[in-house]
Amino acid sequence: MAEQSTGGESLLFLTDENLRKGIEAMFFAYRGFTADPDRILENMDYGRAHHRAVHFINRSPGTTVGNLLTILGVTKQSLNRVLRTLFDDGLVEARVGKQDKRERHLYLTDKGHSLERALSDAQRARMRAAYRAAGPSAVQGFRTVLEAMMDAEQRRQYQGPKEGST
Amino acid sequence: MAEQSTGGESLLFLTDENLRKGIEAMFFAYRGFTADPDRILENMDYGRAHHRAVHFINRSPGTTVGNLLTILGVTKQSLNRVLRTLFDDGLVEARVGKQDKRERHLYLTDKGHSLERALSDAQRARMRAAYRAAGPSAVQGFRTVLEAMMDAEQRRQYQGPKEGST
DNA sequence: CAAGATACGTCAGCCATGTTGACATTCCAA
DNA sequence: TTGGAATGTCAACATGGCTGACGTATCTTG
Repeated sequence: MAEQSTGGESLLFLTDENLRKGIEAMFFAYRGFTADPDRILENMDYGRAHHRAVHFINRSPGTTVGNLLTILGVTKQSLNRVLRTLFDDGLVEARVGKQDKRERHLYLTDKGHSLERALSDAQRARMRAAYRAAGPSAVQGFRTVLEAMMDAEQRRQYQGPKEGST
Repeated sequence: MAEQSTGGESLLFLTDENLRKGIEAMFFAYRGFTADPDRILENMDYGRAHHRAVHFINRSPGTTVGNLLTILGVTKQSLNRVLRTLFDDGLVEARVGKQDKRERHLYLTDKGHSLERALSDAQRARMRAAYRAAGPSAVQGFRTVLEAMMDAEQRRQYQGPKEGST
């Protein structure tokens, strides 16, 4: 992953000033990153928490409540509040596990898929524009730095459910 | 900025799968990004909002309340709650403007500087580790993509108080 | 089989941080 | 002198975190 080959080992990119810029870039970019889905959600009774739940259920259909808790890093009470509204509104469906009947496997309904689509279309549009403007090698660097910035556990979650998808 | 020179115009980096990975990378990385300062803050009576205020006052000493409102993108009521506790605890000082006496210019006190130091040391440490692991060209790409992901107004704020620092 | 552990749901309450709306003060500028 | 700008503040509310406590299936293990 790490492509440490500056040759002259110029570490100028590690100055406090550069780090500060990176920090602020994360702050402002994250705002942009969430702005479009937020705009969609604010008309409905949902928030960012619902977006996250829907996103990860879509990514890993049939995932359990416990898995989702691990990925999202919130308490079950907090997640439950969100899931309950998604059940009630018919966006998410919970099926009792076949092997372990204690588990609830979560799936998006058609209605859930259409919300997910709307949200991720908006978010992907911005991401795509940024990628296109920056170009492939910048995107590569972007991903590399972000991965290095995650906690180890988060990095594992990040690899996703399917592995060999290249 | 944009270094679109793939030659063969291979747009494979714009697949939905790649965009999804970028989206999740932002999500997980942002968690890591805020984790260390959050740990420091949770012992005190402060939260992320205080961190942001202190950060930007430190970056632009003497900035006004109005400036801060623009940068942070929250309501004055929300910001005021935060600023009041920072005043009361002697971390931030407000001086009445000399030219325009309606304005309050904000400065960190010594105590404020020491909190800012603690928070930004923690955050910079993670950023530095990520930068170092990723290498200079990845960092370049990281910054390029993040800048492209911001809203235009945010991008202006991001340039910071000093201009010619390249 | 009995007992403990696990997965999940839920009630109740607290906290941080965002929001609107309304109103007061001070001061600049036309 | 008057309108608007910059700021502070009170009140009320929403979202989405949190802890603690408790209940209920269900699985697992002695």
